[in-house]
Amino acid sequence: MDSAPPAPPSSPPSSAPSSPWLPFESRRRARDEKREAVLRAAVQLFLEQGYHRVTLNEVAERLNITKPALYNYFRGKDEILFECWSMGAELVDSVITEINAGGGSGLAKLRKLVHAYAALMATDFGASLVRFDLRDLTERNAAVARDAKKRIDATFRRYITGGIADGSIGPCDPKLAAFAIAGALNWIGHWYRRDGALSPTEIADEFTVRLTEGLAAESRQQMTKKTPRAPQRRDSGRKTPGKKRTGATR
Amino acid sequence: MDSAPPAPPSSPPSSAPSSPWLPFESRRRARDEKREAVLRAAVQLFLEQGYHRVTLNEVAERLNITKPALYNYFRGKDEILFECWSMGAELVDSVITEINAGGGSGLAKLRKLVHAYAALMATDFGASLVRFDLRDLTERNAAVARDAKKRIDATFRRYITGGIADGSIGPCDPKLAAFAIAGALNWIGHWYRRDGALSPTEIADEFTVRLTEGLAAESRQQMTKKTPRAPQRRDSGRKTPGKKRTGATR
DNA sequence: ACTTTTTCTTACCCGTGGGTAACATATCGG
DNA sequence: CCGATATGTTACCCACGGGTAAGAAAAAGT
Repeated sequence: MDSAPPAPPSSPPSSAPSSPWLPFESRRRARDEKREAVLRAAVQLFLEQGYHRVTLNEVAERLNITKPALYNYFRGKDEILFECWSMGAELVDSVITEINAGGGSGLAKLRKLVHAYAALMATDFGASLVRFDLRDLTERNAAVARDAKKRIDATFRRYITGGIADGSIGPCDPKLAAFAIAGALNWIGHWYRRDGALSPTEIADEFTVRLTEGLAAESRQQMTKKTPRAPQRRDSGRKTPGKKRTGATR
Repeated sequence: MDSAPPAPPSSPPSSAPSSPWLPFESRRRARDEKREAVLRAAVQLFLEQGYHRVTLNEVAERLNITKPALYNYFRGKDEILFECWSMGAELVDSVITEINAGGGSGLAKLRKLVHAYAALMATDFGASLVRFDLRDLTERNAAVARDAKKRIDATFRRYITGGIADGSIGPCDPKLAAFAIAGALNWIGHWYRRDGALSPTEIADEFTVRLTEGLAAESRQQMTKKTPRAPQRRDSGRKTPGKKRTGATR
């Protein structure tokens, strides 16, 4: 989209015959693009057929290259899996960051989170958060993933406890409420089909209502059509948001 | 668990010299018991480590036998997986049958189902319903499993539409409501730990409230402590209820 | 044009683990 | 005590797929 062209400082008028201006940045850029192409192909195959049934040959084939070429970008199959997972985690993180930046009651924040999270589960990288088995990762990477999961869960609970505190949410056990909500959301990643009858927006809208209506303190107003101004992330196949790369470790 | 290694099954009184009283039945019985012992060992390992990381040698070893012995009871690894899954499916089926037999409003039935299903997700065979990948099965068996899943989902929806019809449940989209509820329940199978802080009963009780409070038509009474007289299934490690065996097909 | 570096291919290795064959041992029926 | 059946063992096969080595081929740098 935007992806500003390399923007070489004080660009020379190209007339110069031998002028390697942009290779520095451009080179790294091309590499990252290929790397991400691998991830997109991989996540799709992994979701379609399951990690263990996908061979690196298949992944490579889909990219019109051969297996060993993949090893220029990743150290092994499990690292590809981890990076796919990480992409999803980064999406969630950025959603949370955005919600935290904004204001609102605990209930309002929770609704935003539910809405955005539901929509995320309908994307490849989002679904990879719940469809991949962390036991396929190295212990090191699995630990990173567990940590991220814990942070997400903590956020759900934080919004709920916050909501109870500020009176927007009625009394309940935050732990179990968070489990229930997160469970319903995560499950989307298992049943959602691109070619199904339900659009991500429909799902997100309905779930926002359904999963929080029971919690609202008293106000029995069905906010049925008050889509809670969700950030409406446009993530369709876009590049990773400018965040520090996590980097698989092993 | 028990896994009594020597396990001399129902020793015959031996006093009578030639008295084959039970061989006919007893023989088949011993076989079925061993078969089920295999399933118990397998489901545990599969849940612990994941299907693909469990070798048949490990399963056999845990039973103090060797791999080829397993082939006396099952035709292959995938059939063991399917039978584990089937055990869970049978448990759900018997729950549903029982609820259908009883009366009550749509909401009441739904609550019973939620309660029993939640408790089921905290058992090995129950969790196998949502933790195993149907793509590991033969196409034939996968079809059977998909069918069973569809029936379960249909039951959730039926109770909800029934509840809307009889007025016990407020207007809502049964499809999405069922997805939300089933999702929250299924997720239990992913996070529940035997050694965790939450007991199956606690979870079942709380989820019964949490997942249905939003649906109740009007009665805004927080039934906070009115545990809805759930059938209190005692399924802890019991044998499969006497139901027709499904039998893996391939 | 030349070297150097990056990228990708062909050809191979080899551990793993599901499955099988052949043989041993109970167990049972008689 | 003797076949027949069921149950289990030891020893093996071999397809599969992740990973590597060695060297083209293509860019990049000079």
